[in-house]
Amino acid sequence: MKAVEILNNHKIKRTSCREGIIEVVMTAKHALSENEIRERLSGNYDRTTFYRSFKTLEECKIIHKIVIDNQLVKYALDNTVTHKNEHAHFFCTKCNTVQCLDNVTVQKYKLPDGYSDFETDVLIKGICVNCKNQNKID
Amino acid sequence: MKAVEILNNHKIKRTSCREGIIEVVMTAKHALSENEIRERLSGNYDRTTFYRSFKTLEECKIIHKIVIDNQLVKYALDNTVTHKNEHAHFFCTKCNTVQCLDNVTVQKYKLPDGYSDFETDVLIKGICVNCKNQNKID
DNA sequence: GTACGTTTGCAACGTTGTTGCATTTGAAAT
DNA sequence: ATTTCAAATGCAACAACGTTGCAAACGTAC
Repeated sequence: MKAVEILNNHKIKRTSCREGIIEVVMTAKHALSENEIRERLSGNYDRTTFYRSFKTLEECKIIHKIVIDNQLVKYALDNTVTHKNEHAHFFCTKCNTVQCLDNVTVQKYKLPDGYSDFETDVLIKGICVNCKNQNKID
Repeated sequence: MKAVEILNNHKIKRTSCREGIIEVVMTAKHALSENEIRERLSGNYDRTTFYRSFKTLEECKIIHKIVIDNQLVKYALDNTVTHKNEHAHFFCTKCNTVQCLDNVTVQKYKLPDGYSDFETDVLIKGICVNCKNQNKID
């Protein structure tokens, strides 16, 4: 699937900013922050445009946002083919990367009487396999 | 347990700001934001002092921080007597309140090979029982 | 190519959180 | 009670993130 097709499928205008963001996020191994995405883009876009593009793409469910604690915001592709609808996120506190754990099923938590839920965010913090192996070398 | 005792137990100085924050958070039914805590305090403290107090109290594990998506930060008492170590949080998207779900056990998620974890944050978004009942009246 | 609505860039602004430094305060020793 | 000193506070300045209004530029359909 190409970025242009995705935009067309969602019936939103094909602009270079949106197209670029999708391409970067699509090829990324990890979720990327605003700045990480900007660095990988050829075009130079205003921060406002960036935020508005993220917002649009999120509303169309083309990408999704992951927030770690505070102030660390990452974006990943929201593809129901590769990602399950409800998946957990893994945050490596050593290399600061975020990954979608597609093979981890989020349990349905039992809520108090009368409570209803429509979304469960799970963020697991730890050390990823890359950082673990780096330790051995040091 | 009184706020002063808690401070003494953790061997940090008893200041009116810290004491006030603990008292407010201790008696609150929900987790409270910075502004909500300030409103309930008699003294008027500088924002810097506030942030530094939160930081200290968090480091001492007297309170803990819950972040929703972005920009919505709430604090709750970190009491191992009333709260389990790892508990889920419930965020009502209607009244914007956050509650610690002490009776909800967080499952141990199975991670990919080589990954290790030390913390799992679970945030369940939905409608709380109060807002559900309000709906019926409308 | 024209026309229209959407998107962009810019400027300004608001909120959140941090840092450095001088002043004040808490608590322990005298 | 007074002295003492590290710790906490208040203030000013700053940085990062995100939003809003508006004029200019752009995408798309005719």
